[in-house]
Amino acid sequence: MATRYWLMKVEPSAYTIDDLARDRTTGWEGVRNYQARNFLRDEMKKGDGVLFYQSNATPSGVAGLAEIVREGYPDPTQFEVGHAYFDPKSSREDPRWYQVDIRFVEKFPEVVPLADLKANPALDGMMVVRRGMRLSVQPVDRGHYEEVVRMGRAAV
DNA sequence: GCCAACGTTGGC
DNA sequence: GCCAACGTTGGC
Repeated sequence: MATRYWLMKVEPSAYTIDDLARDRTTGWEGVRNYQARNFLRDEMKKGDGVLFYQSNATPSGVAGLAEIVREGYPDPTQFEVGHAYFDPKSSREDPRWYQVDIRFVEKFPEVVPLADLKANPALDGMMVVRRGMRLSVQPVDRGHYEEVVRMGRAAV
């Protein structure tokens, strides 16, 4: 199957591209939205490309690139009583929430701000530029992915 | 910190 | 199954 592309959001207070550069790989735990869960569980494949997006940041935007290294598996935090991500309605027999593992690929010299994404006509239709778009895991068209990579690598 | 947009919950 | 209330997200 052809490589696909994704955008994954995180708040820098929780995790940053620098954390990923240090850790090399990390488990993308804590997603508690069904639409995002379906992407994590069913659609994301090893080798897929990821735009690493930092939200609630200054500025918010794409900080770098990552890659899927492990496909969907049950998020263990849903079973941990007392954990912030614990879900009493989930069970090991029928897990509700899934995660993938990602690997650090590249940090951009500067974050590509959301405002720049919105201002670029080549990115018309990209999910993240849509108003009110809260989904934390989003599919990205190949052309949009390549354009964001180009912007991220461009000399400032 | 504000608040609009959105997803989820729960009463009926 | 509807939908109001509530909680969360996330840009600004």
